[in-house]
Amino acid sequence: MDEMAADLERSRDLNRTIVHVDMDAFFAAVETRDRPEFTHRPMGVGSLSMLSTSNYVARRFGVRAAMPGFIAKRLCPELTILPLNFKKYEAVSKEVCEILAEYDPRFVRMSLDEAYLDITQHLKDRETWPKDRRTFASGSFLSRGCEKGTESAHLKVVEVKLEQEREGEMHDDTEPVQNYMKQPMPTAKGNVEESCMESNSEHITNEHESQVSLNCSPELFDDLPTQEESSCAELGHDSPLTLDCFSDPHQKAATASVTFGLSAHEVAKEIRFRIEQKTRLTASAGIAPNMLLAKVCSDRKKPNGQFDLLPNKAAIHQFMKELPIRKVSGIGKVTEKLLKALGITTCQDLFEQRAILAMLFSETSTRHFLAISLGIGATRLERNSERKSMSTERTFSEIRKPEELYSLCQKLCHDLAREVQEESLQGRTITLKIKNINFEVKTRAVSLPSAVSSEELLFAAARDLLKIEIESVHPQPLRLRLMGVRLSSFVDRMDQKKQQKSIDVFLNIGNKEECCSFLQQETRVPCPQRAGQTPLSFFQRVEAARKNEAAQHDVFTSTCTGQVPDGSLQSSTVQAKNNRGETKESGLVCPVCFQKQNCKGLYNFNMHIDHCLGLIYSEDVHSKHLSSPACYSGLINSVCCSNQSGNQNHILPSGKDLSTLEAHQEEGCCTFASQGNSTNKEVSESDTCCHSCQQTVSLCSCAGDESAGLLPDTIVSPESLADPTACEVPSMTCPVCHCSQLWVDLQAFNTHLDVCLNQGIISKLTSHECTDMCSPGVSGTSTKAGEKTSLRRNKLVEKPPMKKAKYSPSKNTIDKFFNAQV
DNA sequence: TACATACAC
DNA sequence: TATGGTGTATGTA
Repeated sequence: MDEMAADLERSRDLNRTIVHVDMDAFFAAVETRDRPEFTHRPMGVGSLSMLSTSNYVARRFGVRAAMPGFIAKRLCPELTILPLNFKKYEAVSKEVCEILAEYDPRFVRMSLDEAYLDITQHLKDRETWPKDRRTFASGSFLSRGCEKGTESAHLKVVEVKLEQEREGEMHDDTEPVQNYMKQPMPTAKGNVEESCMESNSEHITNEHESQVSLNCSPELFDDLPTQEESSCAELGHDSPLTLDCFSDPHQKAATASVTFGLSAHEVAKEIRFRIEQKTRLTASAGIAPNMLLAKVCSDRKKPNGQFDLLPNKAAIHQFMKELPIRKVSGIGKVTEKLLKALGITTCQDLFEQRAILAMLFSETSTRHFLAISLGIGATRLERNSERKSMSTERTFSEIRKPEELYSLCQKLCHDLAREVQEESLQGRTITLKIKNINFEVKTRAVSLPSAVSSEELLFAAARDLLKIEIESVHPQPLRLRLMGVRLSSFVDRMDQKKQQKSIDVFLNIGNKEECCSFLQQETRVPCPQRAGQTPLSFFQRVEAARKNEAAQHDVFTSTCTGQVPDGSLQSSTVQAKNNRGETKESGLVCPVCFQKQNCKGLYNFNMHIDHCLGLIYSEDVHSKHLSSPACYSGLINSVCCSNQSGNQNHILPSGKDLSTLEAHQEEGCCTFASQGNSTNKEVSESDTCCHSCQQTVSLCSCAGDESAGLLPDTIVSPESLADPTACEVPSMTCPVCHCSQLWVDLQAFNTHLDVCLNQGIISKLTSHECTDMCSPGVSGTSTKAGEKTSLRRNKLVEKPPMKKAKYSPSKNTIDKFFNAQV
């Protein structure tokens, strides 16, 4: 760890000056600006379901961002909740960005209300600037004058009233009163100048506050004002207003202007001043040699303040010494709690406990923690890299009817497809996210052989994933309160070009083929119904056709469970065929040439497809795109992607395998597809076991994909497999306390485990119990509101599955830890 | 690659 | 009555 620390130290760069600008209570401030009646009244922005933010009055009642509005109302019955108006916030944000760009054209906007700037170059340039270039008219709005000056008797009355109302009701750990007073208070222009004049004493207060901060960390401030800046300093470090109106009260503010100095501190003040002049909103700023520190600093004097940290090691170490780890961006409540259990609450603790960190966390996390403890962060502002995923999700009141769930899923795919296509994106991985009525969140994903963007193909994949989930709880309904669809694994533009090129090659090679003429025709003349949409790629067409066939023959999916509604995917394929004047009333249609085939059996049909592909496709492309196990494993529950002997890359599963399955199912087994794959690993890779009859049925390897099938909520023990009606586990041993009980169902077992584990993750680490907890081979968890964990249900194991704690280290790590202790 | 978790805003 | 939506990073198997 010391070597790592030394390594980090060597990488420390103190030569950059980073500013983090953060608008104060942004949404609420914008609303207050436009509706001054909320200046002194508790107000939140959002809905009864969720608040995005609240003003500082409401915060004194404990009303916070990310709090359900109805709970906020209980805390503060007088709270007014205003709806979000993103257009307005965007517009204001744009105004702010225009200012920021003048100081760093490559500034990074992190969200609507915060941004990082690297002003290193600006500071150099600024040295040669004439004074007038650093001088700005104050206009008619002077926030500091305003905000302090409008601290009227009325406001004080309101505040006292609020204070009295809250007294004794709750612990108020929010900003002190004077901070509440510092909230932006834009008001009508009429009283501005007057307020300004009245605000002199407040500036003295500001000066005092500023001096206090200097006294707190004197070594952190070496950019004390130059002689030129001294007039400004007289009014305090937090106040940039060297206004004529102060030197000559009779002039008032109409002609006021302010000149800023050369230092980073002055630049930040200037930025904040200009933001305020332009938007009538206040911002806070942090100045430091890296992004991590700048972010922490901007929070230190919030609202409407700034804090700068000297770019030297001693100052940074001093600064980090008392800094609570929770203040660092990236350390959330979970990490805070976990580290607290190790006795780590400050960044200094983090450094002192570095040896333990190395044992308990991955190298990535350890290095991250160590860097934090040293105050080392990124110094190069990277522009937002390319988007990696796009998603849409909705929360709703409970939905349990499958048809409604599918309908919603399609709607989400529709919305997502539209957004994806607007950005000309195509992705290969589709993730379904669901949250049940108990707030348990699950994600289920599948990667396709080629990138997609159409609603039809998104839905085809998402629908299959949803179907698995619905079937996993059957006959109980799947009761959801949230559903989302995400597309990721985007192919980059170069790859898209390559893909397009390969299709061109394909079209050229296949000109003589009827199928290719169709594809060409489709490429040149888009279907009117899809005008404006991205035409289907070749792979999309193949996929669409395959799905069509799958739906038609129903050999891939369950033969005994609920029906999957027809997707529009199918209709699009039909549409394509209709363009050719064909119908799909009978027979199998080749997904490559789209000709109806009268092959006997799937094997022969596959042979045709191989032949078709061989004609038009080079070996490497064929292999690359069609042999991936992911081709079908996730898309269709327990479906083969290639036979085990495996050299052929059939579009459809091996005829032999399917024949076996079909024959098996026709013989009376109806449960294969819905349940069989959950135990596939217990037979051979290429076989599966029918739950109903216990016969072994030959399958290909990916039938054993554990992600493909799920168990119902009730645990099914291996012993009970012989009796498909048996759904209870006779006895299981808790991996934590080793007690053995009759568990009624998985939920009861999980509840026990949670209780066991909640006695303290860390305490477990001091016991050899931990090695039991964390034994290898245990898989992930589901979540309940980010806290509770439960056993994974998608894998049947012979022994009771063992619970793994969040962040629990591997067995090797634990062994290392204990060895070190010894 | 699949999935869960943590985190930010 | 009622507890969001979007995106990224990371750990684990």
